[in-house]
Amino acid sequence: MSGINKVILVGHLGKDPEVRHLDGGVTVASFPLATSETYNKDGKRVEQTEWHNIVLWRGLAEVASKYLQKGKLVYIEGKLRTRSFEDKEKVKKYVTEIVAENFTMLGRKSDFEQSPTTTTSIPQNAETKIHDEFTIGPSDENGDLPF
Amino acid sequence: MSGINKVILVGHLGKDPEVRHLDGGVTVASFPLATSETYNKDGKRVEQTEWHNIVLWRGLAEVASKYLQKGKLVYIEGKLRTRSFEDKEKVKKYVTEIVAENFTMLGRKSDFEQSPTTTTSIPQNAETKIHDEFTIGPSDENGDLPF
Amino acid sequence: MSGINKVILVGHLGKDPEVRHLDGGVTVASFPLATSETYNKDGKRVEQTEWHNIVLWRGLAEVASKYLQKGKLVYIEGKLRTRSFEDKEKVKKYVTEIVAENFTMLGRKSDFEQSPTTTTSIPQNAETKIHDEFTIGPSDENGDLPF
Amino acid sequence: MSGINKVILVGHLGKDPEVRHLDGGVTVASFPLATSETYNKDGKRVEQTEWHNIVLWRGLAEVASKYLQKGKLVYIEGKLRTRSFEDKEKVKKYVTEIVAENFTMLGRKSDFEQSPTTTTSIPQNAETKIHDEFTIGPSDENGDLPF
DNA sequence: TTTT
DNA sequence: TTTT
Repeated sequence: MSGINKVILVGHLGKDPEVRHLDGGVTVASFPLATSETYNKDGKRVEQTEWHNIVLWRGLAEVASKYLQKGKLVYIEGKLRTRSFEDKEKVKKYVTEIVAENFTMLGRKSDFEQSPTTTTSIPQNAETKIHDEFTIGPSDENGDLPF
Repeated sequence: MSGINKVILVGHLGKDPEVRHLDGGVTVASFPLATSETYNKDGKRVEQTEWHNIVLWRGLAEVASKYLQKGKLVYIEGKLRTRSFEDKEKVKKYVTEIVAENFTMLGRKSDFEQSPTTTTSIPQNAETKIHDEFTIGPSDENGDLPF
Repeated sequence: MSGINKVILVGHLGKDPEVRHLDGGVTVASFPLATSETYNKDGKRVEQTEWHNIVLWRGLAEVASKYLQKGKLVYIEGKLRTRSFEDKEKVKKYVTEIVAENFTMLGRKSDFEQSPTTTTSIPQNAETKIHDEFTIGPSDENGDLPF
Repeated sequence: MSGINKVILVGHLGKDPEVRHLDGGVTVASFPLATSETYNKDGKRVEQTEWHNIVLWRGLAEVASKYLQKGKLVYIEGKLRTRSFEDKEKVKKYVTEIVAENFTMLGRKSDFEQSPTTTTSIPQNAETKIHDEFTIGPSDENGDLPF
């Protein structure tokens, strides 16, 4: 029957979100997210960082592009999706991405406030939990995103 | 600082677990897991299946190899890990796997009972939730926490 | 700033969902859900069952009342909410409930099929993952539900 | 058969952890945790806070008492447990608690550093993810904790 | 009050 | 390559 495919991440953005507008007018945003874990190896502190490819669609992509920047701490909930694509040498490759279903900004409020010189309007109390209210279907997710 | 990297899956095994014993005596098991989602596309029922590479270490690998078989429904909790390897043509490739941290068998009890002709001893009331009680990691997390 | 409040359960319904229609026409359903855990105590198998109060609103309540029955295995995702109410003796009491945000039916398909004698129409391929598409606000959740 | 009972929270401590040492030498810590959600109601920003009773056992309790303080932002993973107790008037009451299974400190590193006047030694790079490595059995959880 |  |  059916199943569950859920990912929960808390980490920092490695870059600003990259936004693309597909032909049908659909917005897609993506960015790398780092989750770090520290452990002891032979008495020394070692940090291991895992990088995740985050993809957001439509409204979620738009909010992300407005509020998330490189370095910010964010909680992301989504699902795993592995897709194939061809690289420049026409070699078939696979990427596993996390398709975000909602996210919440963590950390200091000041981390999400605009700098005083910016002109884009950001509400004082920005909505920090955003749900993707659109049904994500495969026609939108066919994902020939050259990530 | 730190982060969260958590995956929650409920799905069916695509194959029996494949077990390997590494040089140091460490056991590793792996299997593909399918999570399916159904949705409506133009009034038709469409099923989309996502395949996940599950990896289990040590005690968890041993329990998995005993109790899990192709077709079984299982709840798996773990973390994402992307690693690189070289294929036969020495081309560098990447795979994203789910390193299991615990699992619980779901479905009918009969689904997990041994066939009457099998001789391997399986306790009548097999523990169905298994935690990896062994420190996972290459002697890394051995946890002499000088916290 | 903001936070995360998430509950993930897989368990069996202890009773059929109880459905109520509030004054504004809003539908609410609720049922108890059991999650069991088995462990060894002094060499004996012990089962410990935890009971959860599940509450569903609007569309989610309606779907639940159609497809879920006592004994069924279900995956539920939601959030914790503790609310106070007065019992018959006017004593203030507290209950903690799980407000469902989506659910997925698990187990055999036959477990969710209608009996042949029933006349209520249930689509052959019922959608098994349902998202609550309505924004749940406090005006609807003020919860004077005498649970 | 078995089930899943999992809670994931990100929130701020409402008080410093309260630590108790039970007769058998077992350590228990507890504290309230707030998770806030903001939403729009009639065009106004409304914040709704939910309070959770967090309980930690043994090693996890000890680490929590060392590193967590009122106001800190923390990720907590655990399970729900409802237990009954008698209040001073001998009235039977119920509380639902989250029994933590591991936690991770979030927020700025400086938030977890000791104040310069404190003498307790805390390593610069404190382990932030702690697993409860002890098997939690009911004899230890019988929970006559007058929370 | 569920399930195995 | 699973399941319904």
